[in-house]
Amino acid sequence: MTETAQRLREAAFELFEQEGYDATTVDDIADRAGLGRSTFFRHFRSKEDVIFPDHSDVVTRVRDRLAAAGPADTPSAVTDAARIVLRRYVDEGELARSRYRLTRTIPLLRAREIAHMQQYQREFREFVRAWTGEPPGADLRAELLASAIVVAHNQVLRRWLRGESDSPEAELDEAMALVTSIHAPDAGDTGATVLVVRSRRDADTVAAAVRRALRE
Amino acid sequence: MTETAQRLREAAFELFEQEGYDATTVDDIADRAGLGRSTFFRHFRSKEDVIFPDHSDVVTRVRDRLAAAGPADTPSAVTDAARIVLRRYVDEGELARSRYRLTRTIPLLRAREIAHMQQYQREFREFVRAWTGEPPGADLRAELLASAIVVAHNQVLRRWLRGESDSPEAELDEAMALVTSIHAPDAGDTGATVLVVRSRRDADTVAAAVRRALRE
DNA sequence: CGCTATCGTGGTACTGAGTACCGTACCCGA
DNA sequence: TCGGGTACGGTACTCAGTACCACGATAGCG
Repeated sequence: MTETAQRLREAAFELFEQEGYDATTVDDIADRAGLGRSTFFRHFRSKEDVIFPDHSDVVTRVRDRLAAAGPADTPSAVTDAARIVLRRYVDEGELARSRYRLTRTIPLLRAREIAHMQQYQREFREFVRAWTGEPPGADLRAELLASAIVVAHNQVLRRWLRGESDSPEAELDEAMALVTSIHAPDAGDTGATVLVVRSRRDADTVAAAVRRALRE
Repeated sequence: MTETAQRLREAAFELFEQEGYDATTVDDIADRAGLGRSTFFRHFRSKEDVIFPDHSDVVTRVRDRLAAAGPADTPSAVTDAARIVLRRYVDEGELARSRYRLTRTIPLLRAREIAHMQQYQREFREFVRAWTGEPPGADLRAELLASAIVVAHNQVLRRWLRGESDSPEAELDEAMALVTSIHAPDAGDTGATVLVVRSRRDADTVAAAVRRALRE
């Protein structure tokens, strides 16, 4: 982010807050930054682009973190990767909150924001897919887990953006723990065993039999 | 959908397929339909709008189906509601497939499509939220379940759009069964018993004990 | 020191989406 | 036959986005 681009971005956010997104023209932004219209489009491909940061480096870092995961530390790799994304937003501070106010009200921008998140979801999905080894197209479980990760992250992020959370990273840990416990029950709660038993007998009978067996 | 709007829509899809989305102007579409440019914008608010059907009635039907659900038939209500959406696409036939080819290649349209799905996700989320009675903002479980429903639906829909599925409704049933079993393990699979056993012994020992006990 | 290549910038002119507004034809009931 | 509503067509405008060119500063090289 060069000095010039920074000037343009600040001018844009000020005007968007004061006048509204639609009422602000690119000319207005350039004028306020003391620059020409051409210069704006040299630094940002569109009027929307000035709002959203370049996520490509974050996507790369997420991919790298996931690729570095060994067979044993899958949940921690996922949590770490989600934390990278979360931190990116939190580090932006008020800028992220201002963007949130815009995306909440302008449908066009909301769609764009969602599209960004889909990029992350794609990374998680490919990771989970490689992990489970299922073929593309029929791997609903991978899709579900990947979307659950992103949904959990977004929920924590939104709470922070609305100022409802002071320690988003701790909340992220909780949220990711819930997600992993839902999608891989055996992985949570060390010392617990989950058994799926097909039987014609009712649950109480089975439970009693198990307790009796464990007392042997 | 009036006769005029139908003519415009058909002309638009023909041109989008032949010339590409970006290369086709609204003038081209109107000319091909033998109508004026003003007429196009009277029937569709934007160039994108001609691609997407009006989902508001489907959203309403989904909401109504969910609202009509009794306390006992939650999973079937969710499945029914998802089926309403799926059927809407399937009934469109080749039109839906043509739209899919466009949304796959044009990022702008893809974002728009996803935004549409968010509408449905919202309905499911509110339904689940009312069901669980959790407060807004802290109800991660509701968000997760709602997104899982939509993801499952979309996966089935995409398979049909790509011609990989002959009986999408049956696949939807399977997918929704998986989702509900993940999010409410006790509810799936009649005749199965799920036991959570805390024990210092390893899983194999426990399993062996259970099998032995059930043979009694 | 002067010449040139390069890069960031500003300006101009264009295409195309979307809006506002007006004129007109047609249909339909009074 | 006469209003009045409705759907269409045309014109003119704003603004996003693209293409292109011209200018100035700076840096490297002879």
